[in-house]
Amino acid sequence: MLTPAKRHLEDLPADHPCAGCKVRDKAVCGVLDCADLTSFKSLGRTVRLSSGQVLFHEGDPVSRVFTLTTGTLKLYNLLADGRCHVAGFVSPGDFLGISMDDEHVFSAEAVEASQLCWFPRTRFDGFVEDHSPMERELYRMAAHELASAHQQMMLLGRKTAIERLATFLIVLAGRAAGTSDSVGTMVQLPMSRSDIADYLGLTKETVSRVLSSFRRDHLIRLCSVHQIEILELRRLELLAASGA
Amino acid sequence: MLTPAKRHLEDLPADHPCAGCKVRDKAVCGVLDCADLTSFKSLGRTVRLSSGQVLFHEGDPVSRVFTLTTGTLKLYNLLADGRCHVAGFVSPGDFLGISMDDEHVFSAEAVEASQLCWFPRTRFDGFVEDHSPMERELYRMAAHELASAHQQMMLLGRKTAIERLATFLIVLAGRAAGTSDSVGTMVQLPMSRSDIADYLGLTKETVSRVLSSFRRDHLIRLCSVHQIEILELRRLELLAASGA
DNA sequence: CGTTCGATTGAGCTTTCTCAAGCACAGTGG
DNA sequence: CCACTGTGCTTGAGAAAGCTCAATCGAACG
Repeated sequence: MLTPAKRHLEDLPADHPCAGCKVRDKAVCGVLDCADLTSFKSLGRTVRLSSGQVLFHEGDPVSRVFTLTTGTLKLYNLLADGRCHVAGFVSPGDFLGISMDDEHVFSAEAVEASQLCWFPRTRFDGFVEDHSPMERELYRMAAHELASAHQQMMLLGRKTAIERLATFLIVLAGRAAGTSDSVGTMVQLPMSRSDIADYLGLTKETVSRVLSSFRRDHLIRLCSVHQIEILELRRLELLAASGA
Repeated sequence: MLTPAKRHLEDLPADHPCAGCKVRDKAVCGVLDCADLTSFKSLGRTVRLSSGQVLFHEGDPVSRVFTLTTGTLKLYNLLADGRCHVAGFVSPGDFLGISMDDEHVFSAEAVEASQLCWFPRTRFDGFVEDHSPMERELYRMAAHELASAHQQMMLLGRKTAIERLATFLIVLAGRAAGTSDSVGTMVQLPMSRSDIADYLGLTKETVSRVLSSFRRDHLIRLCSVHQIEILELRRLELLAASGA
């Protein structure tokens, strides 16, 4: 399964330095000689995707490891009849393509203009072998992801639409609070309403309706379609927990 | 949070050999000197739980590592208002309590009479340190769990009740086919309908209704409440994929 | 300025849930 | 050995949450 996005990868200017790469997860730097990791990353080449472009498809061979430098990707799976589940969104600093499998278990698509840097998977594997604490770190990261996955399953299996969106906004707000380009309670929603719906197990109409109800209740302000301000985090947290 | 089940643990006959322990996941044995692991496990002590007894609660400190020898446990989380999500069921041979966290992220409760053997967590950590391939193996296991978690999220977010139950039965049938105590298409359901519902994001009534509809359509036979025979695996697989 | 595509809003419908009653079976005591 | 009882399972009827289909709105872009 050769994708357009993959051909796109080959078209890169060779040896583009990957200055923008940064490691989101501080713990990775903690266990490694940070200089090692940075120098390793500087070996990467960049790839640019415009909104809607697919980086790889579910089932494609895993031949590269990526880190996202700017933009946002969605990771998703499709059922035979077209129903979609978005497994998660990739933010700058996140890794992509680190896997024990030989095939990607997701498709990855840019939801806005994005830039990544990549290395051959073999080189990454070699890097891990040369830096044994990295193995433990990978395990730690997988365990962490597993914990979030279980919270998401609780959300999908047992929470109401209102609780799902409240939870979603709170998590985004919490993540944004840790980055530089956030002013207080401003939250970016680069993805479409459909993407949010597929992530939360709802329809785009329900997402729209619930966000509108939050707006009517003065919990949030819709600055634009892709940017909202959280006005009442406290009440939103109450909604996320119990839906009351 | 000290649980009755924990007091129960201390009441064990000391130095009970743990002959029944077996490693479900062959890959673990593959990377280790199998004798090492077996001898390690023989250091364990056994604990018996009757149906409904709790082994540990969410938030309890992780002080022990378990392997289940007989029976079935459920791992679950509760919301403040009592809504329950069952994260998974533990079968003989499965590990329990292996974690990078200091606190359990689930509660664990026996859904039928069960027997486990356990070791102090510190001893297990030491064992892992002495057997470095084990680290990689733990990572592999976490990655594998993560993959199933994502399939479960697709199920919870996008599949119908019929598809969920069909998927559930097929997975159980596939697992049973790998063990000795299964005759063809017989599937054990040791857990209650409520447990299945909390696992699939449904209500016990819906579980009951869908199983009844499968029976009416001659897809399964309800030998007893906790044992069903799969009559038409093929059609069940079609249902699981597309609900048609 | 018109077009297009996603977001929003509305109306009716479907699936699943809730509440409630009846059923089956295992364990208990007469 | 059999009625009694409790618990969990099944089934039914009505309600509700969220979905589907459809119309409108609005911002971005040529």
